[in-house]
Amino acid sequence: MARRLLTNPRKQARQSRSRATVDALIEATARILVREGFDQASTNRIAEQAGVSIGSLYQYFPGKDALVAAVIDRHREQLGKVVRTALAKATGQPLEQAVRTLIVAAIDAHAIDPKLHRVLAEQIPRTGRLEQVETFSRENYALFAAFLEQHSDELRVADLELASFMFVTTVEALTHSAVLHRPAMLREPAAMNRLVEETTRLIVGYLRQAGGRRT
Amino acid sequence: MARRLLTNPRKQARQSRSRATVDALIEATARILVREGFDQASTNRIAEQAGVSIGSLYQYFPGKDALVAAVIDRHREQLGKVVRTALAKATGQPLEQAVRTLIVAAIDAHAIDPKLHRVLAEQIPRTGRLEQVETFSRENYALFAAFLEQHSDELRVADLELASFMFVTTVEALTHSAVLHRPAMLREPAAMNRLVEETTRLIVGYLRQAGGRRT
DNA sequence: ACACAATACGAGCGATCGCTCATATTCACT
DNA sequence: AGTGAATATGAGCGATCGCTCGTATTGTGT
Repeated sequence: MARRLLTNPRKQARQSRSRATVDALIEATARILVREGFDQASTNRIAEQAGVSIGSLYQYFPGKDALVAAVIDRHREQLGKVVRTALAKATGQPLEQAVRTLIVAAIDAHAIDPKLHRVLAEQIPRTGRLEQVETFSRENYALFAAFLEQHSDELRVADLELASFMFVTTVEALTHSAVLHRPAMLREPAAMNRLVEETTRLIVGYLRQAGGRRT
Repeated sequence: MARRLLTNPRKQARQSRSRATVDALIEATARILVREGFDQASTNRIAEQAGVSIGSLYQYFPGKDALVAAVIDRHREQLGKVVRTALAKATGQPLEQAVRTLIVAAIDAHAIDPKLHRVLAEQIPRTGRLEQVETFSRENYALFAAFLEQHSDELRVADLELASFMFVTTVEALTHSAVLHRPAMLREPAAMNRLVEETTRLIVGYLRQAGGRRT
């Protein structure tokens, strides 16, 4: 018996009253995820926390996964905005500065709501929302590949797709890890600056010589 | 009411008969985690899959978390062995070759049981075993810092601890991501080799100029 | 052969889960 | 003011959960 994996809203909220209900449910889900973890987030618990009856919850969401998916979407929209803004800013900047811009943006994005980000990063794979997140990643790769292409004369990169993979994966991991496991690093401006500079050097050094090694 | 988080065995298995029971339970847990995911892994389900009564399960494990923790330990021991072997081999090798050795080892380690690794990577934070995993990481940092120190004359690294963080985090992320999200890449020797070479260049390039930029 | 320890068993408890549905309330529109 | 649609309610169902405990079986030491 396959588990139900519906993540789409059950019906649309038309009146402002019901939109408030939906918002309260999503907000409650996020709060419980952060404060008590995925396991404690039962539908009954979420409804209670939202000050909404369990019946109303099921009017708009087919189940727990849909609630979590909604939280993910909301969070990802914020991340996407930061990334897109940074990419716009980076366009036209010289390579090194552009890379630095993107790295700072990555840190900012992770710092939006670190606790929620952590829980989501851990739980996303279990919500059936995984494919969409990977789609999100693919889009990121495409965007970054386009960005790299602007500087292709400086790079002469052999495999642009691979370079994008290296770029995105590395920056994501470093910022993610720093934000989640080294919070002290980001509170101290000097340490944070060192992280940014080291990461920039790592990436720029790689990009500058990438593909340029033909015996 | 705080959730129980005991992860230590309840009592020691003394006879070979009971050791077999314990092994069967751990093995069954791993299998269910891989095949059906964390949620489906109830204690009843695990006991059934192991061909052991639920009562026996609770003779040796205080709960589901302890089973998962045991699986984690077993898996981590295998990873640790690969890493230590690689570090021994890398010691004495010239820098670039040593880095390559470590990167290949990282890929090998992730390839031991990718599906299990994936599930564990997703579920570890929720078992109360998190601290131990982070301890494991710290140990890794220390080992790699020691490794880097051997080549310190080549690197003149300013902050060895930071360099280790960059090293470990980057290599882990790239190999992890490649194994889990780009399995095709590793099945084709040419693509895999390119990944290894690119990553090696990324790291060596970073290390060689690390800290060497004093205006 | 006997006794006791170690191990294995599984019915079934109380709690909680996801979720439904019959009913009550509020809103939009005339 | 009246009416139908939209929204909100929560008791409670069947299923499953983690887990206990009284009992049966097997192993060890003498």
